Amino acid sequence: LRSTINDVAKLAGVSKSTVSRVLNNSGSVSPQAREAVLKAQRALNYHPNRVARSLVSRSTMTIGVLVPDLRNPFYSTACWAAEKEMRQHGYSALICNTDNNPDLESKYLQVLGEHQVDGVLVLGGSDNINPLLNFKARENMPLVFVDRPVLESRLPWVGIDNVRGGMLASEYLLDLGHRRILFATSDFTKAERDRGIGYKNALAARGIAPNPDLYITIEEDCWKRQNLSQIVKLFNREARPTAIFASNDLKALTLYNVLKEIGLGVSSDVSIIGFDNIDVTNLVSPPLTTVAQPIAEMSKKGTEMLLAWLKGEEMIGQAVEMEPRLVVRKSATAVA
Amino acid sequence: LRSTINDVAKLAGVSKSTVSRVLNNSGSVSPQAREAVLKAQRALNYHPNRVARSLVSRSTMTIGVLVPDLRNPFYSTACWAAEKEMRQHGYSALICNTDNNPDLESKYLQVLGEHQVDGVLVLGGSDNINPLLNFKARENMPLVFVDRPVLESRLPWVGIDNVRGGMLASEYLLDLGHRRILFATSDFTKAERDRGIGYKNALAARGIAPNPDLYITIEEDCWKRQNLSQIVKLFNREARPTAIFASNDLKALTLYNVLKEIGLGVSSDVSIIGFDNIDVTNLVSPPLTTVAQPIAEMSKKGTEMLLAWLKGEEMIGQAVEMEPRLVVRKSATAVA
DNA sequence: CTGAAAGCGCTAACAG
DNA sequence: CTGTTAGCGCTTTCAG
Repeated sequence: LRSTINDVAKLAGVSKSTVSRVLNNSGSVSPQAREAVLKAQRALNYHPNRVARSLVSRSTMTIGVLVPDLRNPFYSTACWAAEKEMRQHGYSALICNTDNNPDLESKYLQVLGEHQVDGVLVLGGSDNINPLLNFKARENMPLVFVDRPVLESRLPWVGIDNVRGGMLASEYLLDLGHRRILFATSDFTKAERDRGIGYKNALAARGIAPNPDLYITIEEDCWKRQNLSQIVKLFNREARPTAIFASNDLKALTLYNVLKEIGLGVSSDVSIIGFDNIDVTNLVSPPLTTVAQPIAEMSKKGTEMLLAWLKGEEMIGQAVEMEPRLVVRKSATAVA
Repeated sequence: LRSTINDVAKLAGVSKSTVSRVLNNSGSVSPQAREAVLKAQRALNYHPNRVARSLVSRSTMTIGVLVPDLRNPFYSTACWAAEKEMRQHGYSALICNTDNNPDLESKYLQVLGEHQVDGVLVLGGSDNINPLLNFKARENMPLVFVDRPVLESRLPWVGIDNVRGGMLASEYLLDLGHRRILFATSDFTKAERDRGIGYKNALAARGIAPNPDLYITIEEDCWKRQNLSQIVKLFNREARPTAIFASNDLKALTLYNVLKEIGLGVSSDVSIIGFDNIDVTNLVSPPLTTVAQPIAEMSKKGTEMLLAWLKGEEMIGQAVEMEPRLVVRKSATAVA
């Protein structure tokens, strides 16, 4: 049904090599032959079969994208930026949602290998990169990481200094006079734990002793199934926290609701600061003060690095660190 | 570098046909041969090359997903559900973000064709499906639509009755005593226009004459670049609207901000109802009352239909209509 | 039960 | 400038 290069060759009265040459602008072809081929192509509405082409060229023009959760605006934005950059360079994105599940991650890696993707962009995920390292070694596969630690692997990486970001957030609250600051995290990723370190550092720098009760872990998916009784308890105590630093915006917004349920107002009663600066932070009330992570640029940069690698540039050891940036909105105010 | 079926065959001391047979569980193979092959496979860490396999089997186990904007939570949820369903059936998702751009859509279609995807799932988009129809005819490509009109094409479709959804929203506001109800839409898609029809129908049923001033169009991407002066003007008038029906949640949340800027409280001063029921509607304050569209199920169902088609089932003419459902939260209250 | 052979649609030397 | 030849890695008749 679909026409092949042979059909075009036949109709144009040339050999398929010639057809291939004009379609790929390789070698040189006489004007007449070129014209005939182009005409035949149009007549047959011929488009080359990339599968066949890939088999010989050993490049599928396809890149795998590993992402923890597409429903999370942070990651959907990352995918959006990555896909856009890939497309602009002729690559297609094979998107794989790992559900934060390491087993699935490994399975996907295998599938991506079988599909002969030209490389893999890894967005976020746990710190266990061993399966990825094995994969890279086994398949000799270019791998670039965004927002996920690469340890000693020297694999290309783009991210931010999360310790610094954590300090930025905490210092802002401290400057507003807050002293009992709750840090709410899932501690699922190194990024989050680093933010926690920044939090502790900031407090320590002001001579505030760490209080384990104020470093609490809630599940990563809390925004889907909310049962945050531990937090509620904390705010029913005598000396309740006056501010919250949430390890990401989704958690911060979830806490908006928790506070509301127990009759506490964000900003008026409790200041909140988030992390990431996802789009919706502007749409909530009060608008969320947060530490911005330029995820779209990070993802774009990561893709650029992967593309450079595919073009043959040496990328091992490359690391790009972007700047976290405090975005002041209305959710954090001076302590009463 | 990567081992091939020949390497396995050699190591196992059999022909590559036999290797192929055990790997695909086709034909019959002696237990010894099977064992030898499996052992060799493990030893070489062999994984079949799907590109080569696809070339002969004429199936890439790959499905294209056309989506208008991954950053929109409505669509990222749709992609999430689609990808999940595909993966569970061994298919991979080639995700294509069209940026609501018809030209890009056509380009993507061509790329997907060249990649020999087994089918395409179309999520949302404009009503102009001609390029898709041509593509389907040309490439004989299975195509399923989610949340996008298919006109007379009889292509498989899953969606909701948007007129009905629009009435649901409008009637709820009417029941709360509202009479000056603003409908804010981009009217970019038929879905939105249908909601507008539902709005008009509902008003008409109560004998309320349509007021063109209260049917206003704002850009689809208003949540990114907000300049909603027309809305502001409307609310500075004497008899301002007491309620807003926004054609989707993102617009509703944007209007939260607009109202706030001009000192009007959502629910207290102006009731708002949205459409879609995206995840964040729960996280804003007040939580958004909206008409839920079961996008995850819709997307899953659409994928199931596409998969059924790929298995050879007759799908032309199939249409699945799901139910829009009013989700009452706090953003709409009785008129003062 | 198994191997040899042909071929999927395309690219890439290699002669001419 | 162009056609012929030989595969890319795999599946699939078809004999045996």
